Amino acid sequence: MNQASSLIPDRYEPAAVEARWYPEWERRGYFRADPDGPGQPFSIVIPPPNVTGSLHWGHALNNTLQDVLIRMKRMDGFNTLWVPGTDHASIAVHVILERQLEAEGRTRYELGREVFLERAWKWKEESGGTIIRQLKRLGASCDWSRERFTMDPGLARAVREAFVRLYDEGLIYRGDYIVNWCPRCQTVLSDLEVEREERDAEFVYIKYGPLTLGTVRPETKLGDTGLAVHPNDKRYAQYVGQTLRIPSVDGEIEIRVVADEAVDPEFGTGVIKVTPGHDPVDFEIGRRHDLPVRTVIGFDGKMTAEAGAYAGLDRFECRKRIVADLQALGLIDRIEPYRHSVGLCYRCKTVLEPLVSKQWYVNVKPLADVARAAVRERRVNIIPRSWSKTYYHWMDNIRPWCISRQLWWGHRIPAWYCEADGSVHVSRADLTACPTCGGPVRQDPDVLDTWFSSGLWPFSTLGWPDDTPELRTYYPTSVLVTGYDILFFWVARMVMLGAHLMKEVPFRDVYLNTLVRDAEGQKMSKSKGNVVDPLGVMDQYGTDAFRFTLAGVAAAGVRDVRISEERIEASRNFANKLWNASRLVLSNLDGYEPGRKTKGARPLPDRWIRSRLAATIRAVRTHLGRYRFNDAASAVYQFVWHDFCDWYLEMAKISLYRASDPAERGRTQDTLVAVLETTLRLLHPFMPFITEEIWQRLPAHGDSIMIAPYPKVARGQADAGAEREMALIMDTVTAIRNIRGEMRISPATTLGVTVRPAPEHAPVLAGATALVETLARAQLSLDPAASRPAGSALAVVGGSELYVRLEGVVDLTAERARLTKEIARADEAIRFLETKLAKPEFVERAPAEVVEREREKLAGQQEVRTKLSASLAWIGEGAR
RNA sequence: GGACGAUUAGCUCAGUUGGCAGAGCGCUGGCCUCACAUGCCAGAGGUCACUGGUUCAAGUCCAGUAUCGUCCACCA
Repeated sequence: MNQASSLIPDRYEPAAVEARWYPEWERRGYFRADPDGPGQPFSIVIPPPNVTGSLHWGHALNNTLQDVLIRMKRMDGFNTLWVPGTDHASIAVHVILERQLEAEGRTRYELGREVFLERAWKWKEESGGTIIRQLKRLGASCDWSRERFTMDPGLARAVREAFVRLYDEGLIYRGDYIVNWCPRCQTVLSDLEVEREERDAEFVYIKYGPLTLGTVRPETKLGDTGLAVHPNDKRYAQYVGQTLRIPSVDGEIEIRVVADEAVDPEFGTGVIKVTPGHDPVDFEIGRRHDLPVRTVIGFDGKMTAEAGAYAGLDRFECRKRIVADLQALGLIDRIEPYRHSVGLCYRCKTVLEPLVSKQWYVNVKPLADVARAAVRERRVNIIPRSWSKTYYHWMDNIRPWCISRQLWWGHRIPAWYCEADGSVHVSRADLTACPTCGGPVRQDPDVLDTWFSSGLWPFSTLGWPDDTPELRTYYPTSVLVTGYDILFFWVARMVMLGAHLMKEVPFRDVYLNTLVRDAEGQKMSKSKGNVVDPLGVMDQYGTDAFRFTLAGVAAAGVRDVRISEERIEASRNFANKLWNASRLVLSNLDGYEPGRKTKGARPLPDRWIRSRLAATIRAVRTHLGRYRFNDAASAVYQFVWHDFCDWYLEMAKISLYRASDPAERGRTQDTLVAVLETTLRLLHPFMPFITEEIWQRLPAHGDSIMIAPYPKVARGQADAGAEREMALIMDTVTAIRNIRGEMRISPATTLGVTVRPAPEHAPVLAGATALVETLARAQLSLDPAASRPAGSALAVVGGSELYVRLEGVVDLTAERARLTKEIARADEAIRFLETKLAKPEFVERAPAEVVEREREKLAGQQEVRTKLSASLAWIGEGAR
């Protein structure tokens, strides 16, 4: 073995390499953006991970894709910026901290707001730190000098600015409506934060005097302030407008019957009870018919004083009691099993209670119209496009956005209430006294929905509301890469707020990446316990292998992907393959002088591999431009493994080890270095660490591959002639190897092969005898007039025939079997092609080149068939 | 109730404008050939879920069916 290769380990060891390069890149300032720097801007803001622990595979995928794009663009000469940061995740952090407190036997109320917030900040520091470390470990080339957190002072200012502006424009208002209340979290939730789940329930038919109606929530009976039927329902027309006096669990009650379109006469009995205090539909009906709101369930999920004898009971306990009591009073008609969906808190899964309360809202309808148009007019491109329909549907059916939360961790609502005159003041600056009467003021205790601040992220991180160089250079950002699960939560809000407050959309492209599932197709989540720590995977297989795997599964248009360990192993092997190919190159560079002009025409293999490289570069660029990360990754993979390693390196060895002419060796070294160096640059965005490590070991490298140019195809590099000629050589080699394999001939045996070349093949084969001989382990003799020697196997490559001498090597039984199989295969192809070409419509209507191609194929197959069957007959005789 | 997605090799999945069905893993046979056994060479393996339609030509376009999945939705 060569000295150089013995110095480099034969297995790629990622740990040391990764630990060395990341800090070095950071130290040299490669990640840092300069708004005044040269090049077209290309910017990305990170979807800020929640500070709720550590990163999972979805984050790893999402950030790998962003890093691939940003590294590629940086190398390509763009003025790149990737803004990193984290999200305070108001309610999610509450849930975590409250669970911790619960374990200590305490509640947040016992702790008090101030102490709770201290804990929250401490949690944020820990979790945020973990996340940042993980991102760095992943190789993410973010500009850390611009790291942001959604509760940074600057972003807090942006939040206030946005709130005040929207309030002044009348788009933010306060009002009493029915809301989704989580009795555990003790806060309101927006409609989007309600998760639905099918549950089995009882559909209880209760007698209301002369009427009977079904309900799944008998406990809300206590809050009934009306009954409703459909206006066209003749069955009940006589009762509409009447006030009925009917027996109930709390004695005789009076209840008014109204007619409302919301009632479906086909469902149940066609009569519903109206409980405006505890049902969104009933709330609306109540408003239309002026029915009073009676709140019988409180914020704690227990029955209120209004519930009379039932006060203090848990709502579900109350349900059972009411049913029992109705039963006793003979007021239950019947009970049927029923399956329906209930609303759950998206964070803690508690069954929500619809309640009436005073909250802050954004009237998003006007913003939605603008946001809709932005996509419709392609100012924002959603990729894959099919998601735009979902986006439109949501925008079209949008309802007011409830933005207040009865939580402590988050942006406090910038509204102050005067205790003296009751006035409300929304302000950019903190208020200490009432601007109208000078009396004492009290700030609204609530905080904003987390998504309000993340909705401002693309411009708040760039300095808004100030007019900064960053905003001017990098806004709108180039692309947003995120999961489709937060299309409404986040993407839609950013488009609405960006278009409204900045008068310009926040990003040009939205690439919605797939969601990552485990090998069983389960969504990875902590509650399922199937979360595999990405750090462990990176430890085991290396970051580059992990990233390459992630990029490899990111196909456009795919919703979910499963990732298995085998896949990462394959990528690890790929990294190792590249490492060893480089070892081969590096250990054969003695006498090589970088930059020296090589003399003489480039040999075929060199022209071929450069042409293949050109095609690969073109493919990678095209695929990345369309966010087809998997296709880009696979193009490089195929090139490196199969073109470069399997074929080119094997051919290069011939001139490296046995060149008769030193210039020939120099030419090969030149191509080896050039192709490897370019390949490393091409691959760098996917596998940043290993490519840098190898690149640094190559002669005449620059400072860092990170800032080297991204490969472009040189003029004249694509060489169709070389590709065609090499295809012939490769087919010839494969044909001989095929016979060796089928005949079970040892690779150690050199085969004697006589070639009878087709006239057009003759010069190519004559010029590549040494190649074929080495690669196929054969001794070749070319003879245009050759006839089949006795005891030989036949292979047909295009119009050329190969006779492989088997005499004394094996008997011909295997050859007969092989030929029979080949003939059958040819027959099938011939039958298919003949049928096709026999159809006049095909010959007339199909493009000429398609028809011509099929004709040639048929002729070729027929020729092969003739030769094969002649050969079979010949063997039959020979064997006799 | 709507909308969207999936169904292709044993497994996991690509397949762009309709024009020669692919990859990785696994499997079979042979190889420790001086970069790599995390490897090399060769091979087997397909009714592209089903039914119908459009077309010279359909995995690809259209209609429908089945199964699985996701999202949205105020039928209590």
